[in-house]
Amino acid sequence: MGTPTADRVTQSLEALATRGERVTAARRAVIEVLDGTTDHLTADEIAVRAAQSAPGVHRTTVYRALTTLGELGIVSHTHVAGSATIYHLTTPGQDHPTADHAHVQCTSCNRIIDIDESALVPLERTLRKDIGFRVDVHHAAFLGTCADCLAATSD
Amino acid sequence: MGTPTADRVTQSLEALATRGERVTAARRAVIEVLDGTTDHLTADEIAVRAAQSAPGVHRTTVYRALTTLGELGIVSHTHVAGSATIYHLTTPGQDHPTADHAHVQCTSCNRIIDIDESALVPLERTLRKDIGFRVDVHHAAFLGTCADCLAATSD
DNA sequence: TTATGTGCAAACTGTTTGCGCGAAG
DNA sequence: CTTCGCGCAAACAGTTTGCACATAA
Repeated sequence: MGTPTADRVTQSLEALATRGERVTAARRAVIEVLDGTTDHLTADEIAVRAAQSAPGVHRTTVYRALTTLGELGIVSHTHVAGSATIYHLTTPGQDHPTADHAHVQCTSCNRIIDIDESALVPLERTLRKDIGFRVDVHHAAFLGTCADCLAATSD
Repeated sequence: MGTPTADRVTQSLEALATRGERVTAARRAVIEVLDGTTDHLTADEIAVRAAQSAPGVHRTTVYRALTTLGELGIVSHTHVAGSATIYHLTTPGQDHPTADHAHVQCTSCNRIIDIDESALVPLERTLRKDIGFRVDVHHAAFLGTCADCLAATSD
């Protein structure tokens, strides 16, 4: 916490430029927002925060920026059942936009918890072997009940 | 395939009555639709089919019926990333509304494939042990790429 | 300059809600 | 008869799209 991460932003912007995409205030703002948080942000939340550094950015623009950044592998997203998609910056420098963690969501308190990708290796392996299906393990949140809510329920 | 399943419907209706819920034409129609298909149906598709046996049933009513039936454990649903929730009848007679299979969805062709729940046991075990999280494995579809689309891509 | 993003409004999908009427029990 | 479910319209959230204007390159 205190480690400067400005170059992550710079790298992302350079990646944009390299691919012939324009570096705009809106895109910069979106990247800065994503860089500056550990939370899982929805497009709407990103729009609100981005509007602080780049007044006037619209939700629409944020969606379009996220789409573009997603296509370039700079950003990746996770579908969350029953609510908005969450977005995060992929660590630049890796070839694949593969995040290093997956998400589980508590259907009781709606909290989203990061889990280590390694927990999913057996699932990946089984599905690939059984039906040739390649699971994209960070692309949707797994649902269930978190420890806290389990405890609360059993009371 | 040819096995009469009328009693599955009857059982569901009886379950309704037993719990003090009213047995209405709309609810009957929804149950019949779910009983009469092997497909994964969305609320909208259920509404369309239900309207054939019970003219005038509205989407709204179908949603409410599905909610009620879900609370009673007669129906369960699976969230599908980026599109509508799919519903299916849980086999009556079991205590838990736990379905016997989970779903994976191909992000390329959007096909939904049933997978055996056993593939998910290691994941369940790991998460329970590591963070005390109980995964509800049939409550959200896992995303990825199916064998066909993988083959098509690598061509 | 000129293609590409942006802002805005509006459409669209999936789902929920408020309300008075109608039917199940 | 009385409560509960229904139909309808309308609201709602999340996301996408069409179009004219602004701007990065």
